[in-house]
Amino acid sequence: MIRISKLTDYATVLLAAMAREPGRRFASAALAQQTQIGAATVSKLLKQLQRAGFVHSTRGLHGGYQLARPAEAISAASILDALEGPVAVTDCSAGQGQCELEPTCHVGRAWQRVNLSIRRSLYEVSLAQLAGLDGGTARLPAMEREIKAGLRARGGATAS
Amino acid sequence: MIRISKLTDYATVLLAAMAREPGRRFASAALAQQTQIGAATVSKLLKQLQRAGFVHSTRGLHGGYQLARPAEAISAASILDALEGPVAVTDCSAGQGQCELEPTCHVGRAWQRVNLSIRRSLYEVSLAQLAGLDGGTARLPAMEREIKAGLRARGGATAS
DNA sequence: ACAATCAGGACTAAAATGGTCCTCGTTAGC
DNA sequence: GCTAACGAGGACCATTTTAGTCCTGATTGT
Ligand code: FES
Ligand code: FES
Repeated sequence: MIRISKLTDYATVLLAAMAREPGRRFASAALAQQTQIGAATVSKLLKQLQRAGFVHSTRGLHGGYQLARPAEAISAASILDALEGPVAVTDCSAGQGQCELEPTCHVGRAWQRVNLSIRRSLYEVSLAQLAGLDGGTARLPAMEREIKAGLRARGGATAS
Repeated sequence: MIRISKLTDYATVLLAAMAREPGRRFASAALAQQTQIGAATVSKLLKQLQRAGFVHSTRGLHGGYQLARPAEAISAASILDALEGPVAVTDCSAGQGQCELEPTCHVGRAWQRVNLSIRRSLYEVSLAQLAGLDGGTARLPAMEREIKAGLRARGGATAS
């Protein structure tokens, strides 16, 4: 239901933790303890993050990971891309030609629009924001609160 | 990877097909043929859509389904909600209290913002748009083309 | 009566997800 | 040079989700 995987969420938690003390080197185990995520899982994730270029790793004794770039320069979208592949709301919306229903189906275009819109939202969120480092807990703009209200009312599905 | 399920996609295809001839009554099998989706699957989906109140059904001989509301009054978000439950980017973002990492994890808030943003995009797309009924294939605004360019460039993951 | 058509599930196969574990290479300290 | 602390890279498994089929009713026009 339009959600990112738990693993990816964990990855952001890890990155956020590192972002809070930039420059410091974190051992995988230490991060695991700090975040309360399973050690094996943390290790696996950090390895992925290393390959994706988000963190630098140092091997050997006293090794560990540290952020490769400032937290402001890492967008949520890039994390998502690295860990789950490019965002695609529908399998057709990734590129054209995959879906054999294309002639019949006029829906694809619209989904691509939605897709881009989502991507934009994701691009606009930096790791610094995820970590709550810029301006603390930002207030929701009025526009968003409106949507939130609509969410509670739930006009769509419950109307008969 | 941030995607809606294929079933939900099919549901929109079905609804879009019905939206193109409002008032007409469609038999499940007919829609299946028209959309090239498996008949059993179509049937299952239409039943769900009926329960959710998007279509009216008529039983018996010459029965079938028809849109319960004008296509403009059905948002993509409501369809998603009905078929997959409320949109929640992370499992924590649905409501608070689920995640035991909450004290340690400062990421939740930010994801909720993203979540709302995505919801908004979804609310703004009507079934009429999905069906390509209002203004044909809308041109992408400049802003979105920019993002699209960013997508191709892929700064995030590949930077080392 | 009967055929077409929806209603509601049960069921299954396949895939994605979440998570663990093992083996190896690297490096600092002794 | 040995050893212990670390990351690299996978293989592996359990569970859940997803996608799809099928069966058994209940309705209703002809
Ligand atoms: S379902 Fe594939 S293009 Fe619409
Ligand atoms: S992972 Fe659950 S609140 Fe952040």
